[in-house]
Amino acid sequence: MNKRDNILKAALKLFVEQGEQATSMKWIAKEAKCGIGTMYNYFSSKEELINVLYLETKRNLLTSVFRNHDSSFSVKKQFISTWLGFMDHSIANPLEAGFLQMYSHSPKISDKINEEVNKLLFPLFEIYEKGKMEGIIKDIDTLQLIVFNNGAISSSIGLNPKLGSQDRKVIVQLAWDAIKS
Amino acid sequence: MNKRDNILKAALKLFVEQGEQATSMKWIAKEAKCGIGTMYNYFSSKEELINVLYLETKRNLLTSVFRNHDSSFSVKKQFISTWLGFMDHSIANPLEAGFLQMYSHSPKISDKINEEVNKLLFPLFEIYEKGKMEGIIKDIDTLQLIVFNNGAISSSIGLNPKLGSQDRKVIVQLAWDAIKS
Amino acid sequence: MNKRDNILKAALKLFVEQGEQATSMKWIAKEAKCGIGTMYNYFSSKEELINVLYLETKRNLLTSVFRNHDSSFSVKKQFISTWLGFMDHSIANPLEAGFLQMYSHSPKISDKINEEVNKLLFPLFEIYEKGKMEGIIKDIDTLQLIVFNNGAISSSIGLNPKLGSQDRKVIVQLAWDAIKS
Amino acid sequence: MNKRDNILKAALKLFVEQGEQATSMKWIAKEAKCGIGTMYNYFSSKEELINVLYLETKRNLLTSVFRNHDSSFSVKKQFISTWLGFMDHSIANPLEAGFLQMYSHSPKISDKINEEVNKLLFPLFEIYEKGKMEGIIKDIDTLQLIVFNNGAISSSIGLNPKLGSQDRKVIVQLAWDAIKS
DNA sequence: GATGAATGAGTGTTCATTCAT
DNA sequence: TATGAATGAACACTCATTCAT
Repeated sequence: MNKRDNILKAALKLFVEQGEQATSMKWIAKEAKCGIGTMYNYFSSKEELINVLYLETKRNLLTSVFRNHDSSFSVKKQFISTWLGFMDHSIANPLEAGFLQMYSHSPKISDKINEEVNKLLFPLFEIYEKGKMEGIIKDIDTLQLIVFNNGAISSSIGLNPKLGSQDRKVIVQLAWDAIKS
Repeated sequence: MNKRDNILKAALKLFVEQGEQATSMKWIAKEAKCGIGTMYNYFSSKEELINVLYLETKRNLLTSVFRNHDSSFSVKKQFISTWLGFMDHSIANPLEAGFLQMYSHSPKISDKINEEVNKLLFPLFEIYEKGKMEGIIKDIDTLQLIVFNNGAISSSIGLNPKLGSQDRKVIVQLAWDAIKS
Repeated sequence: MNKRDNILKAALKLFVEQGEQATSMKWIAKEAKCGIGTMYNYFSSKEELINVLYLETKRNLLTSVFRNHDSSFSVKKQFISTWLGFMDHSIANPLEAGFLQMYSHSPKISDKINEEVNKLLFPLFEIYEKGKMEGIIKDIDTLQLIVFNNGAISSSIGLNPKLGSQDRKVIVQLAWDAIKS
Repeated sequence: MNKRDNILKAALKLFVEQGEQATSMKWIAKEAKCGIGTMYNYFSSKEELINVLYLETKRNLLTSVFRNHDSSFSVKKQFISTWLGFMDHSIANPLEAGFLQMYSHSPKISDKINEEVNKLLFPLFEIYEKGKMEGIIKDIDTLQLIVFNNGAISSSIGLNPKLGSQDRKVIVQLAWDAIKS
């Protein structure tokens, strides 16, 4: 099995379980069943490991969320489908979701990585913009709306990481009700 | 001025400005203008210092928010007034708000402290419960609604820590629209 | 007993016995009978420890050498007395002498420290300059003469760290014969 | 070109430029354009690499110095010719000279290697011994005289690694004046 | 022979905590 | 009560060496 992936998986698990600060490189190596030095063949520092893990995890999430994205659907349908996909992926991959929440505002994530991540959000912006143009979404700054929805939904998952399918729909409905005109 | 308060104030400032892990006890002592040993007369460890700071900061916030709480007002009025008060206090005290957000899900906050904090939220629960009984708030688990609203509003403040008075009203309105029947 | 001096003494001993590179801070602490952290209360890094040790050792040597310096004596007398004093001190303090030789051209010694050290050599320069003016010392760049003499004498001590009083006089005579007109 | 020589050349260059301890085996391999493992086919450890490099560099120097050695010449002529040759080679090959000076008293050079090196000095001993028998060199232990001269001359080169032809003659003259009867 | 990924002992340094004053 | 020098476990990271290919 791929050593690099082993390391990322081990780091993800330990960071979420105990916090990054409390997780030493030695411990990650042990969990990944490799030597300490091996980790430094793949990541030049702990900080880089965190950044790479963040970028790959986020990319993984968003790729999954937008896999079936079809901009020809109605705005509401796209909204529901996207956020449901977000919840589905987050709940199916609780470690990834927990890690992303922990680091979404961390100073440890470099500007460069944050830029990369923001690019991946483009399809989401399009949905909101289109909805605003059609007059079915409130005319408020798009980034603010997205942050509002994301904060609400992520917190809800954080509260109950095993939300059932019905609960997820209810929460996405709350999110929609908040921003619809 | 009170030495204990000096220490808490110094810790709050430094934790938010540079992160807790980057802030040594030595540095806090210097900022608080006292000896290192003195801090240990008031707090048995760095962890306790963090926990006490968290509890007192949260209590301070909620006391302020519920200062003018009057359960005879209409549910919507109470809702608006409470969350506006929450935003006002958070924006007027950015260090406190930043610290609370940083530690709201931290494994460093003990269960005991988290319980204490939850007790302080009782008046907020009452508002939602009353709203649900009156049929003007969706019939969804109260804690889930609160977490949904809190996540949304806190994220919004995090995005823009200098939201103007008008923006705050808009965001509280979003929150209300999300949960109203 | 003074802790700072203990540390310097321990470092001197171990550096000379095994080389600085092979001497870990842990080992120095053990030899100095203090904790590792204690060393960092007195010296901000291993490099600073080396530099301070170098400066203090060199100052100690030169202070001793020039203790009875009297510029009213004849140039030859001053020359002999100075270099004999140099040999006496070096042989009486072999660790110091060995350390100074090891680090006299090391890149680890900062320019600032080397400047300080050079200032201390002023009386020696004066002797050579006066000799050249009197025509009893060859008219060659003074620094070159000093380096020539110092290299010769230091190497001689290095070869035989227990040179007797008679041998020392012989070697200083060699040094004088080399540079006299 | 010979791989073994490549490695020795790379090591020499890097050791002198940045110090041996700052030069990793990985870096030497890169400079020598070979794999790390390859180096271990030729040298069993870093220490052996250093020792071999020291011996070969010294042998190279002394072979060059004694190339035109002719014991039928007068003692003084031999002395001058030998030490001038020493200076010429050192100045023409500053990396080699720098390396030899760095390691001439290093604990990293094994006794065995030092013995080998000393054997190579035999022709030099002969010159001094002959001079003493002829009464034109002071009657002092030969090794001491050689060490005295070598220390003086090596230090002089260290001070000014680009000494011109005239300066070299002057310095060798100093060396001769020191030891002549 | 040639390679370089893998290894982990060892490094310099930090910092929460203690305790003698 | 107030202090800060002393402590050493723990950290991120390096690098000489090995060995499977």
